[in-house]
Amino acid sequence: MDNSKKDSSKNSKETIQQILSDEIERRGLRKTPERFTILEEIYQTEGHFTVDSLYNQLNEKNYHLSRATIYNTVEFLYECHLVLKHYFHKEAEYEKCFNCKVHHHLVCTKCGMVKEFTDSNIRRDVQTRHYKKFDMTHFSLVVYGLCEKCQNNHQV
Amino acid sequence: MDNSKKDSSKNSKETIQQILSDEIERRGLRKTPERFTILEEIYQTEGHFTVDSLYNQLNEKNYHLSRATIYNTVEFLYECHLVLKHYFHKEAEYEKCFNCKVHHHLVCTKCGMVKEFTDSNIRRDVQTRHYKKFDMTHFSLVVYGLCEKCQNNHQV
DNA sequence: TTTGTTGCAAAACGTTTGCAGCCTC
DNA sequence: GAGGCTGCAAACGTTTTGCAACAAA
Repeated sequence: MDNSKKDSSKNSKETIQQILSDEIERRGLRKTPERFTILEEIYQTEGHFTVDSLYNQLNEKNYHLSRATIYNTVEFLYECHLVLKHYFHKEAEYEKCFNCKVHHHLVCTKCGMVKEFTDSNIRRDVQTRHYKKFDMTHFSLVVYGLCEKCQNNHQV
Repeated sequence: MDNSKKDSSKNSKETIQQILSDEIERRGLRKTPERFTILEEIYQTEGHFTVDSLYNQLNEKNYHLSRATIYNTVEFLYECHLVLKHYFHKEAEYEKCFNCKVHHHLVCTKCGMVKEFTDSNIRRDVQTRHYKKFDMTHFSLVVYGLCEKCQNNHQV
């Protein structure tokens, strides 16, 4: 969580591929090129993405994968804890999470803007707390309110 | 938040009706019986509900309102901060929130179980924090992991 | 009387599923 | 060769929309 030497971009890429590879083996599944393509694309993407945006991104790069495969793979990566899943709006949003800083989200209830912030007190409180008979893997904190712009547009 | 004398059930009912009434007036909208019926039904409901469960509940009591009206009204009550909205799963879940204790949620990523917990340190950290150029109205903390039951069923 | 609201049905939307063919192991 | 995986299209369930009739102000 607080590695003193960070993986270089190259090593990090190999690392996440290794994690995926191991997890596929552990479950007796198959190492398809689609799974590694999707993983790589996700780790080249900054910020949030949706199944649809990922589908379009891959299409533009001439990787023509079906939506069904992207749904399956993203869900699988979520189970492997290689991506996080959020429901800020109706559509599920994801982001890479291996070797990334734990952060929280501000969501404007008027315009839908999403912004990240960090708070070490909150993180510590949530992560070091004892959850009775519950084995925490991760958490999601979303703070709702009005962004600066919407505070100044005073129509209902 | 920690009133020494709590509203009686009667007063609380009048209070929330008043809040809704005021908010409707403030926006120049109309005080329809449907809106007050839905509000009352929600405040008689403990725990989470969905548009569908609310629709069925009202139907059983012979209030035949359309789903569209329930969607509209519940969203309106959310804007008035009379209900909270969650996306634990695919479908939106709601709960009453006026005069209710702030709490957080545990969600089991295997079976979908949702359980509430409270933590005054977390609540304080989130509520007293300064959000730069952001006007917080409420927040949602969801802790994911495995519930007791799913920890003991060790198949993938 | 004006115009917001309701109920209904259809449409839209994100997501899941069934299945034939393909490819990993 | 067996069986998991993919792509396609159809199905699904939730939510939104369009519109005519209704009712609050």
